[in-house]
Amino acid sequence: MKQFIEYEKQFKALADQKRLEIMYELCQRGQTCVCDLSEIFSLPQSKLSYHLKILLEAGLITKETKGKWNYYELNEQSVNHLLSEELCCIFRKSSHSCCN
Amino acid sequence: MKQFIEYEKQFKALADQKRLEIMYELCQRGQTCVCDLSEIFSLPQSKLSYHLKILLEAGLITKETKGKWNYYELNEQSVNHLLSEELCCIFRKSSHSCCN
DNA sequence: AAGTCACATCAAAAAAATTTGATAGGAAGT
DNA sequence: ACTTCCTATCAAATTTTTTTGATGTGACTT
Repeated sequence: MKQFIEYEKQFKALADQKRLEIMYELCQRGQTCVCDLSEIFSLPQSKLSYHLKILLEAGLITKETKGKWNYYELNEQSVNHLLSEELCCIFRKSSHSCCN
Repeated sequence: MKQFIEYEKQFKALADQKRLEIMYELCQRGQTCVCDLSEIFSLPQSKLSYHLKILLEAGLITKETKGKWNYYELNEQSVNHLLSEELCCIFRKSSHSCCN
């Protein structure tokens, strides 16, 4: 199954506590620049950058450059495609009732 | 976040093509014994056993021993808790409309 | 009770992912 | 043009995961 390769990549990206925490923060804060994430997690910069790249390449987040800053944001569409509504409070931005 | 540790484990279990294929087969066939899976995937026995263990420990499948045989089955509850309805055709057994 | 079958477990080797510290590049300020 | 800031990338070291082949275990058969 070809499609499993893509899912494998996405689940791999989610298969790490730090990256789950990053997803959570991005979900809570919306678009966030690397410098803020760096403060929140007090991770070495290259490490954070590495994890963001994994998430980005899995299509779970998006990146936007504004001047010197890079902003990352959840890719709602792919997250919602992948994860259950029950997880919406955590990684999904949505208006489902389970979030209230 | 403590709960992320559990999610990490589950996503880790899903983060492998072979294991996704196993999940898919279990979803299609319902309760299945290791010997059948072994034929289907033509994997070395110990390798299959290893992957089944990962899925089992993540709570994504369940195991039942009957005489000499071990049968594995999807754990619908945890799969449904984790994954979207859109994935139901693949890994979720459900009656959602998207499955038709 | 000896043999076989179905499967789990183990330890060592191999492969893949992560961490670390250093370097690099592009935008903005001086 | 030079410096600083923000972040990506790189290579080497470390850690984790996976593979492999061998061995162990419990249930059934003879």
